[in-house]
Amino acid sequence: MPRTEAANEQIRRETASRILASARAVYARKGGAATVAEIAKEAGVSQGLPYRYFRTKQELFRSLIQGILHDQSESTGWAQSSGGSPGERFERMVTNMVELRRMSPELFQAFHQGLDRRTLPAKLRQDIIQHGQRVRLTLRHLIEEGQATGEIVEGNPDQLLVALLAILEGLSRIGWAHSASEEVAFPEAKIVLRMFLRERRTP
Amino acid sequence: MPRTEAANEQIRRETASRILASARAVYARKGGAATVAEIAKEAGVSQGLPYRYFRTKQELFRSLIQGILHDQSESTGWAQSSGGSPGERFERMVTNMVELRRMSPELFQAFHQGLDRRTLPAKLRQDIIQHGQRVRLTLRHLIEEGQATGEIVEGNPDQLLVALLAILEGLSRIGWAHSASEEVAFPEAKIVLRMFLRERRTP
Amino acid sequence: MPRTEAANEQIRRETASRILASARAVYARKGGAATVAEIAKEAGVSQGLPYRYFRTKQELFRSLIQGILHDQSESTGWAQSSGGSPGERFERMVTNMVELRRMSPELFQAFHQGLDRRTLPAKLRQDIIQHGQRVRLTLRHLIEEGQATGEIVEGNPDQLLVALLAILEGLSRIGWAHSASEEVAFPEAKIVLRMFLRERRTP
Amino acid sequence: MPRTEAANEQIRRETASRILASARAVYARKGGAATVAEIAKEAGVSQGLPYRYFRTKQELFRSLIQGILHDQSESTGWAQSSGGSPGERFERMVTNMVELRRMSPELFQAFHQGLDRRTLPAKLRQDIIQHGQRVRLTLRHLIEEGQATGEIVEGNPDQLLVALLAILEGLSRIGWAHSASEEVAFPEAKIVLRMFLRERRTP
DNA sequence: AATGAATGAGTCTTCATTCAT
DNA sequence: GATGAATGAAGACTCATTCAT
Repeated sequence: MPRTEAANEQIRRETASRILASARAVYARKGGAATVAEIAKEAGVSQGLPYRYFRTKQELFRSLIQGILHDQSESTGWAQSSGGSPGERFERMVTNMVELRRMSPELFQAFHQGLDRRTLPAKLRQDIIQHGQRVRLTLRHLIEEGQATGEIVEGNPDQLLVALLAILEGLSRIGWAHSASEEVAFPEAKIVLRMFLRERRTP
Repeated sequence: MPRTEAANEQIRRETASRILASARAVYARKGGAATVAEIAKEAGVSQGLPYRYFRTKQELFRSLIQGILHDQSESTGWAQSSGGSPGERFERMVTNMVELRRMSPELFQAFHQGLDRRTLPAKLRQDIIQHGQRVRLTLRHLIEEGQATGEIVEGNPDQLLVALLAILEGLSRIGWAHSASEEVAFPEAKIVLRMFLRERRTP
Repeated sequence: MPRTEAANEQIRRETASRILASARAVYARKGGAATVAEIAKEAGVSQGLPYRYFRTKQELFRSLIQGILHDQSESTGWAQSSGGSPGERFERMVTNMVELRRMSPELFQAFHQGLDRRTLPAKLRQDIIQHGQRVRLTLRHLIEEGQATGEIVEGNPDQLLVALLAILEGLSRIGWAHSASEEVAFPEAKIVLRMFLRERRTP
Repeated sequence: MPRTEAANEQIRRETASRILASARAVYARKGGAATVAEIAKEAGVSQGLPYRYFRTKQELFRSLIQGILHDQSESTGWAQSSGGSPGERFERMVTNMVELRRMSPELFQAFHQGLDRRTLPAKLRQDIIQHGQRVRLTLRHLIEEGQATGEIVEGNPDQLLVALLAILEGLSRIGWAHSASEEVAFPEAKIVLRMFLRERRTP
């Protein structure tokens, strides 16, 4: 008796995510030098199997990245939509992003590592740029609003934005680089926020 | 009649730096995916020539990185040795490092890109770790001194250090990623410094 | 449905020996100039396949040589262990070695051809030297014993030994050099033995 | 004032033989793996110079081999032409050839090493075959004559010939293989001759 | 006549991808 | 759905050969 359709579907889903998880780990470890063979081995499947789930290695990588983008979007959206003053929303978003990087450095590492290759498929490149654009716009907007309400420091909002993006990217990498060997003093969000928020003087 | 000894040395020096410069550009662009063929092509020499100057591709890469480390050391040493209070020295060093990244993002990009490969030759890895250690120790020291004099904000000095390193790394990457296509609002050093320096109230 | 474990092992064994056999032929023909591409072609497989069986070309070569050493050891051991007077054992061993060279000149040719390269991996060099040493010691011993019993001619046993080794090596080469084109009058063992054995006078 | 024609000629001759001597040494050492660069270095000249004297590497090699063939011919001719019974002439020739190999193993080694490559230029191959043929014919003839006079042992003269050639080739190689490291007990000619000459009973 | 920097074809090796089972 | 043997294109590296000086 053949497996039911549903059971098959279930197996497919599970195998696919096992492969993706393995890919994430290997990309984080090896960057562009990740090989399909190693991904398969780490996932405990045969060399050929990934090709039943992803047409090519690039497709597998694309899927990996889009999962990350999707997670980020969700988390960003939530922080954004949950009310409060611009400064509060900014604070929540930044805290959120810093925490994400503290918790899963390997996820962001996979992301950045993979992006190194300048040979990204056009479609993926597009997605990433779009996603980054969305995040940047949201943050940029919050910064300006926050400056208007006096919650955020003055200064060129574009430069502030870039400084924020820079530290976020830096934290992704540093978190990972050390996570394996030594304990790293991952900074608390409030240290980062100090760059942006005005001193609140409690009388 | 053969060339004079001096003429040959001159040629060799020039060719070597043409190859190194080309390597820097290609590594910045392609990261670990840089090929010797492309480096050679960009330098306008044959595929085989780099091997008369550097025994292997890794050796070429090592030479590239060590040049960067050397430049950085010099510049850091200068900022450090030129007197003033801890806070002033810290300010000078950070400003210096930020400016370096604004001026030659492609240099630091080559640096980080290449480091992604987890397959660095042991010797080079050692040098890099040592260099990083030296920089970290210096900064860490300044932070503590600055906290003592009240010039630098309070908080776990290790976390402050990591935040600083993170933003420096992030600026390297971001500077590059955008430099080619769009104009990016590279943040001024004082934005970064705000994370660390206490508000100086002018009466 | 995947192949059974046993079927795979079978395939691997067969492919490995097809590659080794091809390597033997090509080394015999080309010596150090043998290329992996040609070995693969002669074995009827793709260029890359040998690397799934032998890590490097050297490893493939090593495997080839060790097979030969192993065969030789077996055959030598047998000749040695099967009793009789020293002269008889010596006669059997030499006959055996001459016959081996008549039967498979291409095997010994591969052996010598490959050894020409002065760039042998240390481990292999070691094995070969050890093996040669063993053979030499055995023969040397037999020569001295044979001289004691009066079966073997007098004279410096070391010189006798070298003369024997020389003719064996020479036969390997000559057998091969001609086997392809002309019929060669491969000498019978007794011609060689005449160098060493005393005339037995039948009354 | 330009050099005189004669002086130039002199220089050319000397340089050419320095290169040839170096080539002989390097071929003996490295076999087919000998490189022009190494030959030039050992000769103390620039990489390009050999090409002013020999059109190609093969041409250089050909010249090397032909020198060896020429030397051998001379020496063989002398041994042959100097009178005596067939057995005596045979004895002289063999002694001569053995001694040559004892004295200059590296010369014969270069010869054999180079021949490994089955990619010999047709012309050279021809020369070598012809030369070998000449030597073989001479020896073959002497063997038959010696058998007729009862000086040389009975048996298939072709097989005797091959045995002789084999030991000569073997001695070339063995002489060299050991000459560098250990003292080898190079056999005296009379040991070799025992294969061929009848016992002479002195009453 | 001599030099050595430069070239580029050829070789080893890796790895994404296919396919018979 | 899964396996792993096999393929072949691409990249690192070597070395015979050329050429400006």
